[in-house]
Amino acid sequence: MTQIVTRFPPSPTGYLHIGGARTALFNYLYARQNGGKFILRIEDTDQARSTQEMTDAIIDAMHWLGLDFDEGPFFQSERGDIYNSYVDKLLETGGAYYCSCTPEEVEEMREMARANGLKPKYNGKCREMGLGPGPGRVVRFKTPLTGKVVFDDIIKGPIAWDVQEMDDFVIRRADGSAIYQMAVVVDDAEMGVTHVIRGDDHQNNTPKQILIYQALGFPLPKFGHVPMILGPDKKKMSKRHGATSVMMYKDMGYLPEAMLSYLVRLGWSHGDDELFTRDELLEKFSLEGLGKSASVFDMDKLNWTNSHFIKTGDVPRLAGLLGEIVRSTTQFDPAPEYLEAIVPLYQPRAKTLKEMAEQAAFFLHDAETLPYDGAAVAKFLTPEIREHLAVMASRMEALPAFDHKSLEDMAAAYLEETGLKFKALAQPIRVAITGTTMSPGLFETMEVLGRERTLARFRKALTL
RNA sequence: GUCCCCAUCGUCUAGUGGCCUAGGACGGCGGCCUCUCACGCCGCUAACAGGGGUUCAAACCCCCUUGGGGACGCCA
Repeated sequence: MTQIVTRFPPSPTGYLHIGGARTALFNYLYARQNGGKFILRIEDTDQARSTQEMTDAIIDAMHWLGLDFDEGPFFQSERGDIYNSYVDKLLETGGAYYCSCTPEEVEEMREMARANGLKPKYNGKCREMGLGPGPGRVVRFKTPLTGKVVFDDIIKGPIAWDVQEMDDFVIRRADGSAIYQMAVVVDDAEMGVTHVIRGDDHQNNTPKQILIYQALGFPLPKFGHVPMILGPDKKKMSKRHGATSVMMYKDMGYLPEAMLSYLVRLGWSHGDDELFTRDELLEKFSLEGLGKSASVFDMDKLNWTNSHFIKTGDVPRLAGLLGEIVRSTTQFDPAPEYLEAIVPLYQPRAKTLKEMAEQAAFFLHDAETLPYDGAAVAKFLTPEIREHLAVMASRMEALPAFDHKSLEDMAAAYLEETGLKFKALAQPIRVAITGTTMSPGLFETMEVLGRERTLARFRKALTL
């Protein structure tokens, strides 16, 4: 059995978007679990719109997601001679011909066809003219006049196309460069690609490409067309739906493993399983689980998925990631150990690392810069309560150990003495040490803050 | 316009002729837990687009309609 080879061929005209990432993921998983190869190929034959910057950005995003490729990146822009040698071959064997029609003329033909209620096509005017090369002349593929192209799509099943739906499409521009259809086929064939798993939008290209494969005598790969990802309004995902670029999710505080787990479930399923680690994916992924219909990108579920991976994530790693966000969005540069103490407090609370950074902001301020919620101060730090807080502060100062257990015992003892309910004191203490009415558990929070910070805040609060 | 593809709760989906008075998950709603906010736990909500067939039996098979998407470039 031959080795399975898949590929991901983005064109560097934009960032790696959600849909592309999912397609890449499917290809990556399929190759990996079959001991095959996963190739990255940059489709930059459109020089005008392709940039190095986008190429780098796409590779960065794939790296972030951990979609490592075995070969590449290959650049189509560097392979023009190869494509042309095959165009020449087609020219020699009569599989293609020169055409001298101008774009305007072709457009007229299309208009004409449209006017007659037909599919807009080139009418084959130069097909039998035996033209040679010349300025302004393109090379067109000689599409068979009759017959059907049939292929068995991996995910959609048998698909048949009447060749009459296709015209003699251009395979080489007047400037001598090969066109996409030609480049992909030559590349996929030369690179030994066995499974072409790509977006739905390429489904209509497949018959044309199969024709080229056949004309060139290349063995046919298997094709699989994955449905697209829609925005909440069920329209094609686009800028107006917010974040479409994968790296935007990184910036918003999503974990790559969460993106992977969420993305794979969009259009693929494995029974009732919802969450997958990379290893589980490598074990359980299968082409059979792929669905046929388009799916809507759902932020709520992504958030849920992300919060799961935050809950179960490795603390030092999460702390490192949190630190990056803190440093890039605030003036703080907290010590790694401090962040590692903070993270567990927020693992069950934060949906994203960004959110974690925001909620944990009070840990990073010192007592002087800590913002206090005026309304909360007025409501909870009453004169009577302040007296209790002052007493507690002095007891905390004397505590042998400043951990949550000791703090809780101290508080319990104080409540016992005074006959107060914990509820009466909890929010006031919270406001005193965090400036707000929401935070992780009080004693855990104080332990992480440490004695110095905690006491400084008590003192500060009593002056407000 | 022509061609291609698709169609189960609001969303992601399970389901491949009887196990389905349709299962899970997200969300939403209600409750429990509770020092706040979360987490967690329990419960509820909600779908086979419509119409014809085929069959003893249809969410599953066939046809039509409707709806959605895609493609018809010297873009990829």
